[in-house]
Amino acid sequence: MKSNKSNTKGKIVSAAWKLFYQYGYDNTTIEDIVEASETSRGSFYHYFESKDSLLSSLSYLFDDKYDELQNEIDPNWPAIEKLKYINQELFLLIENTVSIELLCRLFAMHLTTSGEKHLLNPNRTYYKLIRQIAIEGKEAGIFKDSLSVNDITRAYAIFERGLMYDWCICGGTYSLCQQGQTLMPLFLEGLCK
Amino acid sequence: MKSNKSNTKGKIVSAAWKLFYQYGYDNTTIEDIVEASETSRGSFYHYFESKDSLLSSLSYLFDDKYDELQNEIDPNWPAIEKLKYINQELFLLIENTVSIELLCRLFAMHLTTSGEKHLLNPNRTYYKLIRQIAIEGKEAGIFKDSLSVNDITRAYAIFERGLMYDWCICGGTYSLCQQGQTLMPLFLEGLCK
DNA sequence: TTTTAGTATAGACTATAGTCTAGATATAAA
DNA sequence: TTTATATCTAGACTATAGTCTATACTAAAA
Repeated sequence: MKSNKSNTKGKIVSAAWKLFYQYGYDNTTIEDIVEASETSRGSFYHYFESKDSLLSSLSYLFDDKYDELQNEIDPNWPAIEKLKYINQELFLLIENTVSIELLCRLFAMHLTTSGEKHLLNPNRTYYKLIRQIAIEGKEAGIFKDSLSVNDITRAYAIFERGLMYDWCICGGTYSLCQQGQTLMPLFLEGLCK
Repeated sequence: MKSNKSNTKGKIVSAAWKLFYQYGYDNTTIEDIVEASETSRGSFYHYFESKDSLLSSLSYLFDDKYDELQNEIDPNWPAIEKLKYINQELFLLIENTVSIELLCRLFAMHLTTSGEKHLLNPNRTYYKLIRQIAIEGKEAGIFKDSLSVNDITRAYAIFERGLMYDWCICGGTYSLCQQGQTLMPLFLEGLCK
């Protein structure tokens, strides 16, 4: 996560994430963040709308992953395989490197805030990547004719988010990867002819 | 929603919901609720863990609906038709009678609270009903053999919640019913042989 | 230079969710 | 009936997210 030690915003972000991972989100106050980053409340609220908005960087982390995947992925694979692969990679990333508490918070923020919702931004690398694959699949004629590229992209995103959401509210008591491996293929099958 | 005007808990609940619908969740303080219900902060926190926990009654409302559906539904319908019907009825209820702000709050609460999560309770009428239908379908041999009754129940619940979650974060900018009508059949198809 | 406008920093202040403790009221045991 | 216990009510108190206003810095225009 961004950590320009020189500029105030960077200092705040890195102090915040350090504290979040060390003490948890709830047990970290703005006061703590401001103190640890040697800045001030005024600076904090100059750069961030709220405590929650610090979490946005989490969704940027996801997009970094998608940038990586976009290059890495074999263009010759069939669309369905690509989608399964992308799903697995996301879930691996989440299960291995993201604090579930913070993911819960990110999702909760999207429900309660009226502010920026980066996860939904159609210009995210995520949507570009999924849409691109939807187009390929559509051209290859594998998807139901009644479904537009948009339908497919949205449906995939909804289902993937649904899986993550469920994993979160269950407190990560099962393997997200395994769940994805089981259910995603079934879902995709439903989209196909 | 419960409204025993005589007992303190009931007075609090009905005052709270009245205020939530009138002014919104955020614009209603505990102070307001306590004042309107002619009780006290102490009583409030005696009966409720937090402001959020007032929202639980919303998930009980859903179960009232399922109690109703359980009787109403034609036992001769095929399992898939039953699931589609139940889904439509839920989404109709939500779209017509539930404040989206409060639904968002309910879902957010499930993500952030460590307390009671009634939505997930396997003894909910909801799960009993879905499970019953999954059993029927399983016996009729319509579902993939690899899927257990539990798999089917869980998968259905995850997808349905995913649809609601998406509708919430999109701020209800499209018709939940229509979305369900389009996507639920595709999803169910994936579960079938 | 000096002025000015925009941006950044500081910390006191406000609003409100949630805690704490003392006392009231009901219920059961003696 | 008295005593003891558990439950309920009350409101003062605490902690903290977010606001507000004053000052300091920066960089471009005069």
